[in-house]
Amino acid sequence: MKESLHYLLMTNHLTFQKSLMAVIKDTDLTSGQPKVLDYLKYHDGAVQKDIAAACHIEPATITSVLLGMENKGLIIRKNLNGNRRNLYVYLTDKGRELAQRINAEFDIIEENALIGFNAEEKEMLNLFLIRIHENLHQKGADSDE
Amino acid sequence: MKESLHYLLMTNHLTFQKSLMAVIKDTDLTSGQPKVLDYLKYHDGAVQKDIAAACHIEPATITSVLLGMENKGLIIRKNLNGNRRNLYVYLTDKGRELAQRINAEFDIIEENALIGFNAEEKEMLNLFLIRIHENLHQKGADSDE
DNA sequence: ATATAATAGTTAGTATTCTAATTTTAAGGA
DNA sequence: TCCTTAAAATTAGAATACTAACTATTATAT
Repeated sequence: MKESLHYLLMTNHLTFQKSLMAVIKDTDLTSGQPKVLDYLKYHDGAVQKDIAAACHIEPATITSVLLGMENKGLIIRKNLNGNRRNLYVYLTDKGRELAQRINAEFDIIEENALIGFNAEEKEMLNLFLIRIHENLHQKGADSDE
Repeated sequence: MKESLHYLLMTNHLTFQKSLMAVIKDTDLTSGQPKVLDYLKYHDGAVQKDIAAACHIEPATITSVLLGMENKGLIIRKNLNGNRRNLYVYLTDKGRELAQRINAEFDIIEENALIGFNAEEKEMLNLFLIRIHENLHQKGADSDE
């Protein structure tokens, strides 16, 4: 069990997440917010359902996370073109600054995680993880992004 | 970001978890319980703090998860040898049955996740993930198991 | 054009998870 | 021994996450 794929993925994912939360303790970000900031850095103006899909959380969950971020002044949400159903989400200046910070911290942790890996090994690891992702989505039936 | 190590680990971990929850919908297990059952299958009689560490959750969290499992009749908790501080956790027959089921389902999902991988690739993937785990724990300061 | 379907988002209620503080118990030192 | 410290578990309170049900809006079909 200790060496199972599932266990290793879980361990590495959660340790990664905990490392991040440890280094951003000086911010007032809560655990659900960094991944949203990271996504918005590259997809500013995204619609809520797409943010949810990319972050692997349900639409009902993104509602409360975004509410918290809006209250902190990290994002604003607005309707566009007379469409009153979709809500488009934009980073504020403050949000963009924090998104940049998150991105940099992720890079540092990732670099640390891959100490001792040469370029070829990094490439192989990447391809392996993508193949697993594709395999899981064949039967998984979830379509995202 | 889409191809970052963190994102791939998150995606694969969460998809794995969701696949599991989908195939065990017929049980009344909630999302925090399978990993505990899986751990207890190999560590029956473990103390709460060790379960928490192995499952990468805090002692405060395992308290409520175990309470739910005890109410469902999956485990029992007891003190031993006059020691009234440590609580030892044991699977009931019902719990052991479910643990076996979880284990089998994990195997099926893992097999599916690794379709197209030859033995050498599986081995390399495993070693990569273990190396990452070790790297993250060098600076991470968390000691577990 | 109007009725039906589908879609985006929210709300309600519960479980998981965290941190911080507390309680109880065990271990170690003066 | 007695006192101090450490450790295991719990409680309290908040954030995250889920499902199911609901509202409002948009798209489709007859």
